[in-house]
Amino acid sequence: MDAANDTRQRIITAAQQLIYSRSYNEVGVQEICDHANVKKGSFYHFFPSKRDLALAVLDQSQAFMHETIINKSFLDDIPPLARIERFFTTIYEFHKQVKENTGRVFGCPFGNFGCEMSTQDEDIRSKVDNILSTSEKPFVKALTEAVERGDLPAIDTAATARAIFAYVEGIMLYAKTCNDPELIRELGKRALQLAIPVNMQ
Amino acid sequence: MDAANDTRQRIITAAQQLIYSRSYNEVGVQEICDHANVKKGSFYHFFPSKRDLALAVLDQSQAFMHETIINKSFLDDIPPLARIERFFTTIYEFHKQVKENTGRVFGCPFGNFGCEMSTQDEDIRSKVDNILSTSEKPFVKALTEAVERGDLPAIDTAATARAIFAYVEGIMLYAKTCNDPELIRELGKRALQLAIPVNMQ
DNA sequence: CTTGACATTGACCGAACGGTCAACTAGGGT
DNA sequence: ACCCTAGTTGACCGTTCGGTCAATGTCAAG
Repeated sequence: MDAANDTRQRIITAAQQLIYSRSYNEVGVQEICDHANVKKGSFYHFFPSKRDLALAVLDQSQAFMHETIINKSFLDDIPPLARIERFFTTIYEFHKQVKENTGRVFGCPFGNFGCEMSTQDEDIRSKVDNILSTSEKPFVKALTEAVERGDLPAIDTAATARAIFAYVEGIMLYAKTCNDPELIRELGKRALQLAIPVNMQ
Repeated sequence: MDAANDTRQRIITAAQQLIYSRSYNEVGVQEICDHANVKKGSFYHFFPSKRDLALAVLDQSQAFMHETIINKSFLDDIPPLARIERFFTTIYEFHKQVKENTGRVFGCPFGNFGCEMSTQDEDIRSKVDNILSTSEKPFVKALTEAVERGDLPAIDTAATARAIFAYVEGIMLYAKTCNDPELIRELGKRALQLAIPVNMQ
């Protein structure tokens, strides 16, 4: 990695941390540059605007999430439904650790961005939208496999995956607002109930 | 309502609309004052700071939500579980209407505040936390009634209500990020599955 | 008619915002 | 030795930020 890429990378990483721990509008370009040890003039050599940085941050956060959480949770060493349960265990442990280190639960970086920016910046909105859709895919795969194995009856796996991931976002929002990672564990237990076909009323 | 209360009220209402449609940090005191036809000096006669206004806005939003959505949804003219379904119908129709008028889904005002501010302002965080807890109560009541009627087996109604309301928040976040109110209807259908006792694996 | 409490106004504050730019540096290719 | 490109720097832009304040207006109670 040459110096240029390193500078760019430092900016993205600093922004990722700062924006995640506060919010997009609470963090200024100057503060990001300070944390990255970069002068503001240099920042605008790599990014035409702050919002373009935001898009790059979203890309990096998505890559991070897939590498550290999704890929590991959805390894096929255990049955498909157990992988979904492992997903909740993984994010619980992640946020529990963060809370121990920082005293805070920061929620989901994509949910945070979506909440704050969806009505204000169409590019960011559609990027978050896209990340959410992509994140549903391993759930679709696990659910489809579960149906094939007979662990689940025939269901609409795409709609079910979306329901489960929406529930994930709600759990993360709750955990952030209550500043309590235990909610992830407690509420996560019920996620698979969203995969049961409706039979009430 | 005398002139003073009217001014204060106009500020709160203007702030409520502006912050809900954008975000707390995207809306300045000056813009709020312009919309309320109030001079900034007057603003600081009624509110010691912008964040105190935010707390007042949250109060007003909570009152609005209870009057227009929760109270009407949870009228006991229909069975308790049907009331929960009616809650989803009500918020679906509300946001569908807003989308028709404005082109946007704005999500849940409390979820939005919680996402943006929880890690930055403890007073706002705990107020949103409190509003969420309060909002769970009609769900607890309906679920308890459903258990008494035999519509549901004996379950932990408090934990179930929290799961359902977390799911509500996730649905609203999804609907906002996808800018699509139909998600509220589609995903809402599954909410009551969170009330079924786990029996898998 | 006076007083005092509250409401309103507009000018003003320093700081921070996102963003621009010309000058300068460094290093590889010819 | 030359140039060209990319990267870096710090001064600077106009605007807006949240917030302050002294002066003025309003009006009902005494």
